[in-house]
Amino acid sequence: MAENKVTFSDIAKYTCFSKTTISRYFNNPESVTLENQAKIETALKELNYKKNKIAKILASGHSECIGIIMPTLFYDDYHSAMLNQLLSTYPDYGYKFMVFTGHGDIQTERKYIQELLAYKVEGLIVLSHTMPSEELAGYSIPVVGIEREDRHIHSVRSGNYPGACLATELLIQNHCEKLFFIGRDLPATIPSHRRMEAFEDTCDRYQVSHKMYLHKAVNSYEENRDIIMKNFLDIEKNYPKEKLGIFVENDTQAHILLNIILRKYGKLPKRFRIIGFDDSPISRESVIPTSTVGQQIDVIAKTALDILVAEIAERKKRRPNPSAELIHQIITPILHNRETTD
Amino acid sequence: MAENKVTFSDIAKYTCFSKTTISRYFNNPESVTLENQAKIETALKELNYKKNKIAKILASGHSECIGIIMPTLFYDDYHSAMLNQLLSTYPDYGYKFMVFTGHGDIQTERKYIQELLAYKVEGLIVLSHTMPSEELAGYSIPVVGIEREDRHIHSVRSGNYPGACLATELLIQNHCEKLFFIGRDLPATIPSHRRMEAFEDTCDRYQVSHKMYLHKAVNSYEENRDIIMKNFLDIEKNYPKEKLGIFVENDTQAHILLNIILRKYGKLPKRFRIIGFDDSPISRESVIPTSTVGQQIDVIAKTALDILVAEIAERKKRRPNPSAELIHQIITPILHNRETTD
DNA sequence: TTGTAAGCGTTATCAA
DNA sequence: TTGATAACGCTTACAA
Repeated sequence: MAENKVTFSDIAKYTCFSKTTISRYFNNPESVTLENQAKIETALKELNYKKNKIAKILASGHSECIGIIMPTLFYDDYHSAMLNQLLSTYPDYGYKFMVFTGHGDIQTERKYIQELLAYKVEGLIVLSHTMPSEELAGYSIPVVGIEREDRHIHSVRSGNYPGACLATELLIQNHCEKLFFIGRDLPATIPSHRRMEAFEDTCDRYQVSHKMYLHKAVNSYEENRDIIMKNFLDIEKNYPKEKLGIFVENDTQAHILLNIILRKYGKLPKRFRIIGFDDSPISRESVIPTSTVGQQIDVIAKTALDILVAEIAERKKRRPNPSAELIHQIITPILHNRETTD
Repeated sequence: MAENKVTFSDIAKYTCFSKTTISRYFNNPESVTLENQAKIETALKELNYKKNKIAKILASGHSECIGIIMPTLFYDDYHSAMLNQLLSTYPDYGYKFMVFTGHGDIQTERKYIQELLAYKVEGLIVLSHTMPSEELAGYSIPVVGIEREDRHIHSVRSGNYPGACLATELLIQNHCEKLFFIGRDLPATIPSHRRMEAFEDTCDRYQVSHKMYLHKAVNSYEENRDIIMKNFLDIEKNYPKEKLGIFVENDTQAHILLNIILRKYGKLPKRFRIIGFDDSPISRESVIPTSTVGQQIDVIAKTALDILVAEIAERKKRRPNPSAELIHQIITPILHNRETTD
């Protein structure tokens, strides 16, 4: 009952087969007589056999495990949802997941990866921004990045640029006279930087007057609120009459802006139009459901696994031909026109 | 570069020691001369040795891995935060985590646990409510439950009862004439059921008139909103003048109630006082920062690991004496008096 | 303090 | 279709 110590040897003895045949029963059942399959099957039940994957991994080299590196604080809607989606792929792909959360420190993250490698994970999904993709590419296993710098690794991202174009165009169609972008001042290597670029390009294309409010990335709600509060006061002071369209880099921050306005006016005045990005739950669950551009998190997660699993399979072949070309899959975002736009 | 295949044998040859000594260098360094430690150290670097935990686990039986079973949808603040905290214990305890998300199906969850056992995880942390603790207790490894039914396993929970007493008392101190409880109609085995009990008991103790609104558990924001909307309309209709105190079972639902009121009034009228439970981020990040009772998620996570790790250590001893007594640790919650109460 | 040798429970390579 | 045997890379008595 307590400690199960039934091994292939025991099953072999019990059934008068060899260990090899027992192994075949699991890995290559077709190569075993139906009759003998049945015998083994009952033996497994009789002896209450439990698999030992560790032995299997040591012998075969395949762990059926994937490592995930989450970013510093994944205590936010987007990353939680993504992790959830990644874990949910288990029934489809059979890969188990070992999960680490980085803390922004590259040394530590390196150690995490060494651990993962020591456990013989077959691939890595990296959401943290800490390590340059060049270093990630140097490890001996396939790596897929999600919404991160990806010059040297495969990656999946949402279409930040086209999505941000859609958002900006919606504000323009809403007849906003002046457009604003509020967001973090991100390095150009991070995919969401393109939201900013798309905003500027679209404004230029439609020749709409616009202004950028960029701030440094902060981690707490309070710090974010203080920053966005300043931005909003500045906007109100300088444009007291015009119809204004504000594109906020992500829903978390859009939610903060909305709250600031609601606290002041008790409602969202018609002259302010707001759109966020990500389709985070909070965008639907705000007092005023907020317009946003939807990342298809489920599709992103599934695509990341598709790429990783394919790459893993490729390397298992006799003459592996690891895709020389890096794959940078872009997932089309979806515009959600809700109550903060017309 | 590509495939590292350096083993203890290689190091042993290179240093003219035996594999045993190499093993000792890692697991019992004191038993190796400082001089020889240095020799081995350089050899490791020269040959670029990488650990292989799988071989170690097979030989030693210890995986340094813990399995986590998350509930159906952990796409909610509370469980995301908890998972984050659990994963963050790695630097302190050294245990790695394999994570599964259940989908409410007991068969599937059983399979997940078999997988975990096949990987020789040394312990289990269970947040999902799917499997009865009796079955969980039947597995050969230590199990700690978090905020779940725990009759046959160790567990950590927040003090739902005392916390809910604090919340109810605050509403009473706010001179609310009539008190309401809005929440899910949970089975008595689930710890948060006690929030409801505490509410009723406290109302009785202070002889305050009160009413319960219990609904079935639903998963979407929209369904929740419809239910709470009905509750609120009922409350307003029947008590148009009195000062009312509403204790909502958790912050997610409290946030929904607050939004309903804000949409209607543009502010939170003084005659409505609201308090939630959990200290979810959303409670601080609502338009009106919402009063709540704080679960100390970090403490809960750390305590769960303390218990599990102690139990694992106990079983490694020669004459294990697994605590006959089940540990049910209760973590004191903290009252956060914010803007939705006086 | 160090070494020898027998595991740990599978898979993989031959051969039958 | 099946079996014997050698890996896989480390730990752990038991010796020295």
